[in-house]
Amino acid sequence: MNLVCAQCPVRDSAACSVLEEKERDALSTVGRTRVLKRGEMLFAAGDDEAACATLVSGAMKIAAVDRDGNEQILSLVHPSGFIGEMFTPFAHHDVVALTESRLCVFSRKDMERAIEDYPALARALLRRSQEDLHAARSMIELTAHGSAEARLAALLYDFARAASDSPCHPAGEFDLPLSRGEIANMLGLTIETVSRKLGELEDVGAIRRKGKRGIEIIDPAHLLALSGKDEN
Amino acid sequence: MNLVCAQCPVRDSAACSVLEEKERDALSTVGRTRVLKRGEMLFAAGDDEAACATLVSGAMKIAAVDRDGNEQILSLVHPSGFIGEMFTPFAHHDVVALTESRLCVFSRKDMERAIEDYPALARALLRRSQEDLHAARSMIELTAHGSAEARLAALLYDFARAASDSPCHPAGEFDLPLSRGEIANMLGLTIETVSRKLGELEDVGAIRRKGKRGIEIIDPAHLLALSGKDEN
DNA sequence: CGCATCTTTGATAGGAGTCAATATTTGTGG
DNA sequence: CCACAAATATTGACTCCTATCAAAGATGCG
Repeated sequence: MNLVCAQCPVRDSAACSVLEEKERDALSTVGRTRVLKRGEMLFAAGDDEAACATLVSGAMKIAAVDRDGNEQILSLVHPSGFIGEMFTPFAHHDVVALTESRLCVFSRKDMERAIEDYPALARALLRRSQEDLHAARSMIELTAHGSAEARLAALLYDFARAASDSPCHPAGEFDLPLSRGEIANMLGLTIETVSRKLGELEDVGAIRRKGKRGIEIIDPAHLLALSGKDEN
Repeated sequence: MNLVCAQCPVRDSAACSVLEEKERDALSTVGRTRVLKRGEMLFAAGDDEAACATLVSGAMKIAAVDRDGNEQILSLVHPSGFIGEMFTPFAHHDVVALTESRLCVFSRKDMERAIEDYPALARALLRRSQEDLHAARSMIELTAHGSAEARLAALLYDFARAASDSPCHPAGEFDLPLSRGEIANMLGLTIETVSRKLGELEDVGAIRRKGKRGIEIIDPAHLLALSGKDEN
């Protein structure tokens, strides 16, 4: 087996995990790994040579840039996530590393060929795309109705789950992958409101702040209740 | 060729348009057409026998229901749009007809088989899914930052374009497919705010209201400017 | 150690929500 | 075809949440 793939941490969870070993080797020869430092851009809105990629480790954000130059975070990408618009002539969004990130990058052309050669890959990407769609709609649901407190509680709960090993139970403690400004941006709030509401969540005993980025979940049920969500 | 398909208005634009004639005929034998009246539900959140469908004519809404029973419209579906979560055990959202709608419905099992048998279909659905994802993210961008006025202007502009024959120019006049309550719900506003802002858009000379549902676009550029968007 | 960046905290104001009343449209049955 | 009831939409007064403006504390990096 290809060396890179052999020790890939997402080899069993990424889209390419549905391929036969031979197929994956073939695909890996046209892909290349790339490492981005925090803040570095994989590609920008408007790029016409934007590629596709699977995130191997780290975290990325997908953000739109409006005509005033303000960015709006649309989605976070976690390891094994797939990035890339395969059917548009150019990228609509910026894709930026939140932490040092390792990616497996493919040109759009190679990716197009791959999904024709390997139908299972197309189906895997379809599944992933529908999951992303569901996540985006959950975000809509959250931001449409929902106070600042509810949005923040939901985001914290999501992060806690993402940080946990067990799939459904939230981690007891984790580091925020985003700055206050990024959190505010993602939730459609201001930095000040995020800061205040974090303080209130701490006062109420739902969380405890550990330094600037550290969060300890004291009362997950309370957090979930505040978020206004049932489960997912 | 199959009779139903032969006179299908979306036969050249729906996902199944990528199939060979023979393949499409085969698929059409396992699908069935269904007609829903305004307000009727295709399936509901939680249904485990939820199916997949292509919208042939009419308009549908996809809506989440929170634990208080309030609905949140997440997306509208227009003719040739595809509906259905193929990889989840049960439906997450309600799917309801906004106007009398005709659909081509497939059981999930048949659909799963179809995307295995016809790789081109899987690719077509992938493309559609990515388009839906992009639409959902545009919605996020709109609702996150953006005043009530901007959201409403953007929605009206979108509707005007959807109502137009030519792909890019907005229609000069059209009927709103949604009630005030549905518009409010979709934009994360209240009925009263929608009503007021519609009045202001009229005062400003951007639109003219014709009865409850009719809208005439007086000044498309102004509307676009208020929406805070560049183009799409 | 000092500067730059990020975060917290405070005071104020504005936009949208809420509550309430009125007007309009729609649909149904007489 | 009209009349009445129910649903939908508009308008007004008031309140509350969050944005904005401003300043002071942390935190981190060179």
